[in-house]
Amino acid sequence: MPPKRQHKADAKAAAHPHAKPRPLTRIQREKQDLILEAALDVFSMHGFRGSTIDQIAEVAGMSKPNLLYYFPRKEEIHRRLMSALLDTWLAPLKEMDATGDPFPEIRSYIRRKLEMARDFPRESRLFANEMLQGAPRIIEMLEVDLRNLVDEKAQILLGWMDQGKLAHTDPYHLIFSIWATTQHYADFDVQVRAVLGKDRGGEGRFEDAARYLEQLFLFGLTPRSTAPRKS
Amino acid sequence: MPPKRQHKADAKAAAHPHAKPRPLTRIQREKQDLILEAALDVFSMHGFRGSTIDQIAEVAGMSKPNLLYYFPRKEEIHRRLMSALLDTWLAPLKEMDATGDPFPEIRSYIRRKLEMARDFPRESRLFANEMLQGAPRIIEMLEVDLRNLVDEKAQILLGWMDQGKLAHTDPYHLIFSIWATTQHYADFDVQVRAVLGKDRGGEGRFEDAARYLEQLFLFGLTPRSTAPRKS
DNA sequence: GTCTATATATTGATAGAC
DNA sequence: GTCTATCAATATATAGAC
Repeated sequence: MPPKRQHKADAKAAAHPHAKPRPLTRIQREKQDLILEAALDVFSMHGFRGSTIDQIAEVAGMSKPNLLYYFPRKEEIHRRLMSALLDTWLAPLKEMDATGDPFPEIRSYIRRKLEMARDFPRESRLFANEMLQGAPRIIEMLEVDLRNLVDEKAQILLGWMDQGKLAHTDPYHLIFSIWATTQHYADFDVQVRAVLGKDRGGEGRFEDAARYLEQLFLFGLTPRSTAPRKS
Repeated sequence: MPPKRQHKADAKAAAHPHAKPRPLTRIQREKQDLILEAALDVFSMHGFRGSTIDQIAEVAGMSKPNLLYYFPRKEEIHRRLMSALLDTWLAPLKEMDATGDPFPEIRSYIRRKLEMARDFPRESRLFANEMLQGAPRIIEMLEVDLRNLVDEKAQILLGWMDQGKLAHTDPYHLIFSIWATTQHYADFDVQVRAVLGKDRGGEGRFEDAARYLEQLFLFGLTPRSTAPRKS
């Protein structure tokens, strides 16, 4: 078994483990953003292993060595995208406020998530891709940060249920169902468009989805003493 | 630009475009199944481009040339998996019966989908992977077969709504929300487990999900004359 | 900072011995 | 049918000229 070749960047980091990164110039930041933008395009469609630096460089409109001048390794580009993503991803749920009333809070949470699916579909797909692969690069953040956040919000939901303001149900699966239904419009966009066709599949589909989901969750989660009908 | 090398299989097909494939022996079928099984493992996690023949061969417990003896090309393995998948995928929806009552029908549709997420998570992820990539290999089937099927079932739902048996709402987005919430437990399994933790994330999570979804859709879709509460 | 050229590893696929 | 050896293409990454 031949020894793995050591990368230049690795050697550098090993020599100066605490070297301070000097601040970037405007040009550098712009180029990096250009690359990250292109990488988001490619990674979100093909996943990490399915994407090539060549593709990213082409989308970014530069040569491969030039791209590697700004990001020494493919992994580094992906890492940067992922860490930026997680913050944005948790933000909408963080806003759910215990002092508010459940239906306005849940309603606007759904709206925010649906807007993210509409305005940042690539980010959604990047996240989905990572999930499908078993989340190797973010599993720890899921088990700590995400879990703690969801635990906290589940407590809020339980509180509303105890106050009789919300139907008694499983708060974790409630949150899952909001994630699933909203992200679906980004992750399965091709399928949604194919089913709705050209006429009904335009931008109006997000409005239709918002109306439908609002109704589903409003009626579905309204507290009641007796079941409205036997199945 | 050097000319693309022609594959042996291509040349063979070109020479005998209508050659009948002779029936497979038992051994051949077993080996092929072994390979397809392994390929499902790999493709469902990493997508087509992110998967290698080496990986598949290793999971199948055979050498790469040996694998290529049964499937001359990587693409062929994937194609076989996808065409088998689509039938299985449409089956649960096909069962929804216009002569039944809406809630038993919808309820058992949800159950079937949830069972598929539990029992065939790799198939679900294979499908999700294809969606994320823009469904290049199945887009036509989505636009024809899937669309027609959903149109047909949407008509059934609309019929139930007109009879006052089901809340008036968008039948297409209703179907999307069932797909999304059930497949979520296969496609985002890592996340579900991470959030629920070891104690609540066992096999019981599918039972919990079934209970929650049943309640959500039952209450959410029950017809009513006035909205139960202003948001 | 950007380019051409190139080193090195991996991958899809084939040849040919057994 | 299975294996070792190997080819050709592609991919990550580096060297060095400008």
